[in-house]
Amino acid sequence: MADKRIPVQRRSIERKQKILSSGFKLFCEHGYYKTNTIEIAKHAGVSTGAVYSYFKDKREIYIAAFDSYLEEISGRLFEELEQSQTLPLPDFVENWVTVYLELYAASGHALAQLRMMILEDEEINRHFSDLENEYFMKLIRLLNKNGVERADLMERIYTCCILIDALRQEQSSFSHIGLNFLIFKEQVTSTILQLLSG
Amino acid sequence: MADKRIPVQRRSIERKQKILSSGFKLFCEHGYYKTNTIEIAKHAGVSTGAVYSYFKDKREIYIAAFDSYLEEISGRLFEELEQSQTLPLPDFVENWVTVYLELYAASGHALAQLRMMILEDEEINRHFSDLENEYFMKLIRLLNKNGVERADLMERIYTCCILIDALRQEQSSFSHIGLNFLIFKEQVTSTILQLLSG
Amino acid sequence: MADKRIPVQRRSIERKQKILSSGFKLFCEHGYYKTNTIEIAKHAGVSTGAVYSYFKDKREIYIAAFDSYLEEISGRLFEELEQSQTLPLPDFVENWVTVYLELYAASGHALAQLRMMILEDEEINRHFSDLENEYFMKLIRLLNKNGVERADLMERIYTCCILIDALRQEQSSFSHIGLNFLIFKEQVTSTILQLLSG
Amino acid sequence: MADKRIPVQRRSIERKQKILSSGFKLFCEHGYYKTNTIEIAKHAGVSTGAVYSYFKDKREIYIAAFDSYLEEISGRLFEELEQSQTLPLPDFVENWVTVYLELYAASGHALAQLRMMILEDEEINRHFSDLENEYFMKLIRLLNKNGVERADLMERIYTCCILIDALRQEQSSFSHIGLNFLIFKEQVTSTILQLLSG
DNA sequence: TATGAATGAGAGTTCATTCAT
DNA sequence: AATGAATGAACTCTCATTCAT
Repeated sequence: MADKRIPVQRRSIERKQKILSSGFKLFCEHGYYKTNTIEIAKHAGVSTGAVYSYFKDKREIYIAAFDSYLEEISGRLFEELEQSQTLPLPDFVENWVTVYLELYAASGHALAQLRMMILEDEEINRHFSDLENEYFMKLIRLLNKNGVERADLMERIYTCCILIDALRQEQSSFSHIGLNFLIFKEQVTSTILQLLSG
Repeated sequence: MADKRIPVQRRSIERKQKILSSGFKLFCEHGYYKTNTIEIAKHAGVSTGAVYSYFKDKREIYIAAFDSYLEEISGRLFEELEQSQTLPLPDFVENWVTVYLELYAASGHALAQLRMMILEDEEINRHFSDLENEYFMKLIRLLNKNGVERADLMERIYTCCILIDALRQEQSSFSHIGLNFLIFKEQVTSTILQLLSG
Repeated sequence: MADKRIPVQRRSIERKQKILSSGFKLFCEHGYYKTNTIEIAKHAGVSTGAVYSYFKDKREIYIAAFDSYLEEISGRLFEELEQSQTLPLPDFVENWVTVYLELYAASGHALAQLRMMILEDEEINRHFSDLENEYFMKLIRLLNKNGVERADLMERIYTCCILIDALRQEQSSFSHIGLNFLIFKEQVTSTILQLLSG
Repeated sequence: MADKRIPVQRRSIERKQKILSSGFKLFCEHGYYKTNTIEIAKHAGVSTGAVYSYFKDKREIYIAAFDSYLEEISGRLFEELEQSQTLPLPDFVENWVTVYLELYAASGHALAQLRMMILEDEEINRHFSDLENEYFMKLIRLLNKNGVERADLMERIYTCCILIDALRQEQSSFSHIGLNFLIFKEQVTSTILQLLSG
């Protein structure tokens, strides 16, 4: 019914940001279902009512929080990648892996959480599928400029992304016993290089 | 008297199995939080009380359901793999990918769900981390027998598993627009082959 | 999703009845919006959960409570009226008014509440409009048997019902200063008689 | 300074009026409980704070809105009736019914809502009972001047009012299936005539 | 031993009212 | 004086778990 307030004042914007970051933090730590709106409000230092004046419902907080986070991080990633797009491919890949690991290090459980929510919730699925597609497209354009052009590039890039994120998970949260991170990283890097140049 | 005990026990085991399979099915379809115990009981054709006489709580149903499922499927996987352990590596890998895709096809969202639950719940984490480790160890032993022996085998196998499961997800639930499954499969297979033989 | 439990045991039926009568009482006393489900549960001596195992939502309690009340009362009214359907019209009318006043005396605010809810809620409207129509039809059939047959009988009966219910309101809840009930009753009775025989 | 106060006051009066008319409109359309103060403020083009500087609480808006509406409408009704007070009774009654229907047509659910609120809220009850009494008294005085004088006039007038309002409800919101409005109107008019002259 | 009705804490959400700006 | 963002109690409804039968 009522259109949600568009924050025009600084305080408002800050509060909305605080709700988003609190939501993001708690969703990552405890998951969507174990985080309740009162907690989010408390953590953001606002009332429950305030939360609902900025967001339609809990799901909207979730979407906005992850959207904003991914926007931010992938924005920074592409900034870096664009600067190194003319490097020789091995250096470009090295850089890609390194920057990705740095930037997404803080994601913690965020991406795994998101993957799960995408499976459970149609609306969230639609929203983030589009976002992911954009992400792939940008990567393709970037690699094209670097001289990498193949019919099956989409599939190759997808494989690369899977591997890089496996690396990130290993680094941050999900470390497997008996798995040496540096060796793993070395393997991932060289596999990516082969995929893109082989 | 004594001869009646066995049928009762058998019935009991069957019921427990039915609860597990019902739970697994519903958890996969709707996720842990959107599946309630009454539904599980109804689907299994038992009373809610019965469910709680076999399992301490909902989480225990979840753990046991996934445990039993993974046990079953990975058992079958290794049966197949052991039969093809003497094949030339390219055929072995081909077989591995094919059988994995077949067996885990029915998992649907199950494994993604599980990954999420592992992040949210300490107890679930402990349980399935051990299971996964066992799984890797068996694969190592198998590949050793096939003649693949390297210092960094653990990491290589891990990468292979990541890629195969990405393939499975692509096949069952998570298809990305513009991604050709057959090309992707081809790439995964040859990447694995390179990782193991290169 | 889940179909609501159909009470098969006596205790269940009694509880459902208790919830209905508690709901009816509280809805009449304080109105729909000032009555909350916790109050209804408490008054019925059950938990909030129990209320929702018998009824889908608060509105369903409201509909069922009023439905059951009107069923009961109008059932009794028509029993009486059928017994006096062969009396001379003046006696029949006299009887109608008297019995109606007796039976609906306890309605208190019930009917006024209902009228309001009908205006606010589409579903409640549909439900009770049908019920009211049946009521009119029964009255028409009854008067037909008594020899009252006219083209505009529907309208006349409607007018009669309005007047009788005004009388009931005056008697029970809504007494106006300076209005003599007996005189008012006398007038209503003779007006009805004229409408039906004039 | 002093000459500015009057425009300010005028603006203030206009705003209060706007709040009242907005409140009335929304209360009629959605009912008291489904209308919120923010909506009223928005519709009136003022801030929520402003609403609370003119009225103590939501209930007071309700009372004032209906008070003002009824004042206005009944004022107009009596103006018309006074002009026709010397007509022969049949014409006077005809006029009464016609004018009432015209004037109160816009009430929609308003009066039914009000009746409900009177039952639920002691303060609203007190306020409008007095108003209604005044209304009856005026009608009595008017009919006295027309030559209608009887001991039981109060009761007769009350009956007339009930019938006329039933007619209005039928016309505006509450139409019953199978009920012909023109026939119903004819009956009401002639019944009123009989009540007042018979 | 098995049942499933019952529990009640806790979830998401709304909105009359206030008060810092 | 005027604003409208903020409050937080209160609402409806759910569901993991228990326990009388």
